[in-house]
Amino acid sequence: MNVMNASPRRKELTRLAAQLFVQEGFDRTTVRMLAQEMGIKSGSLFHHFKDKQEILAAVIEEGTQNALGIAKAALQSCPGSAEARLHAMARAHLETLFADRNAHVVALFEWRRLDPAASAHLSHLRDAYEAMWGEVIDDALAEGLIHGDRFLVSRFILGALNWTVRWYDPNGPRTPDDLADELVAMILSR
Amino acid sequence: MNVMNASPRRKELTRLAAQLFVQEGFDRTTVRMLAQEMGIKSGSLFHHFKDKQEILAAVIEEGTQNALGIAKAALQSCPGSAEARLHAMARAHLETLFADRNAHVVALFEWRRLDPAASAHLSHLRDAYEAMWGEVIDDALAEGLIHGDRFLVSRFILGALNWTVRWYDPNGPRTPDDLADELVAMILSR
DNA sequence: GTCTATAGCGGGATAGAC
DNA sequence: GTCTATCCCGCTATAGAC
Repeated sequence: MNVMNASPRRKELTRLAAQLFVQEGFDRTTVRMLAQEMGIKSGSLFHHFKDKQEILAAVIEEGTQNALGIAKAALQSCPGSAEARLHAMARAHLETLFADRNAHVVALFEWRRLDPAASAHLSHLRDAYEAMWGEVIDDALAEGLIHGDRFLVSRFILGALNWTVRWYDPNGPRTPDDLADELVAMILSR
Repeated sequence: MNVMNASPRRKELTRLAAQLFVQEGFDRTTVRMLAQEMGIKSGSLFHHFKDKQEILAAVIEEGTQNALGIAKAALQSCPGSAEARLHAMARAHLETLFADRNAHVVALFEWRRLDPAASAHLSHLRDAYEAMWGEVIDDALAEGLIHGDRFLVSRFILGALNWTVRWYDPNGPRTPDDLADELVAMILSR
């Protein structure tokens, strides 16, 4: 069962689960579908995960951790300008949604399906990610690049980014980076 | 069964269904839960609706129609200024999400659960609503109030508004109108 | 670590009386 | 228009062999 481990096998299964959860939604994804995608029978799944909930928790943990890691990397390889950091965060966010793919989408859209215990256990991760955004936005406000309420600006920006999952076509003419840049341009004071 | 009717009874049941769909999500809402909320037994439900899908379609149709109606009313009782119309649309949108309540939220968040036939039948309604937004945004762009790509600006604004469902607390200090005004302020060119 | 087999439950939907 | 009763199905999860 390996409750708290991160064996390569479990990692791989988590990746496949994320894909199905995005396509079908958590509730409509059955353990039989998951097993088939993984090339095993449904009974075997429960050797790796205690129950379906634990699969969701694993996906969401990975998705949030990825987002955190990619955002940190983006900020480090980034000049000091607050405007550049804003761009970097927006690009990183969309990168986790459309390139790294799936797990972060599940974290954002299926969070409510977590049971209270898992939600409590993972909320510090989500909070850490949002805190990074908070800092970047604070700096941008302080420099007068954008204006408005710290909290609301954060929510609106993340909302605009998250909702791209519902309409953006990665095979269309625009890249995720185009989207990120356009969003930042839209809110910059001129 | 009354497939295409809008009897007061059916209207009332649709309203109750919308509430449960928002609280639990469509997939996790059972016909037994719906029936209990309506004060009848689950078997009786199918006298009013052919199946569970039809309940969803009824909720989404009502939610989109409401949004359309409220937005139209907001624009009509509104001076010609593009900025005022932008405010009016944002306020109207949040009003349907948090005051009128529930049905429009379902339309936005459970659209993918519609079967293809229902989706095709209802998409013209959604398109009409989005077209209203498109016009108001075109005017704002033409007047130089905001800047950016017509399509992307629309998507970003609606995304920011829609995502409020996930974090906004109507019992907190801010009113929906506060949110609408802050969002518009955030994107206005200064 | 995977299999087969199946328990046990709860879901959507139907039939026919009232 | 609502009830009771129930069918049938598919779901999650378990048990034990290999």
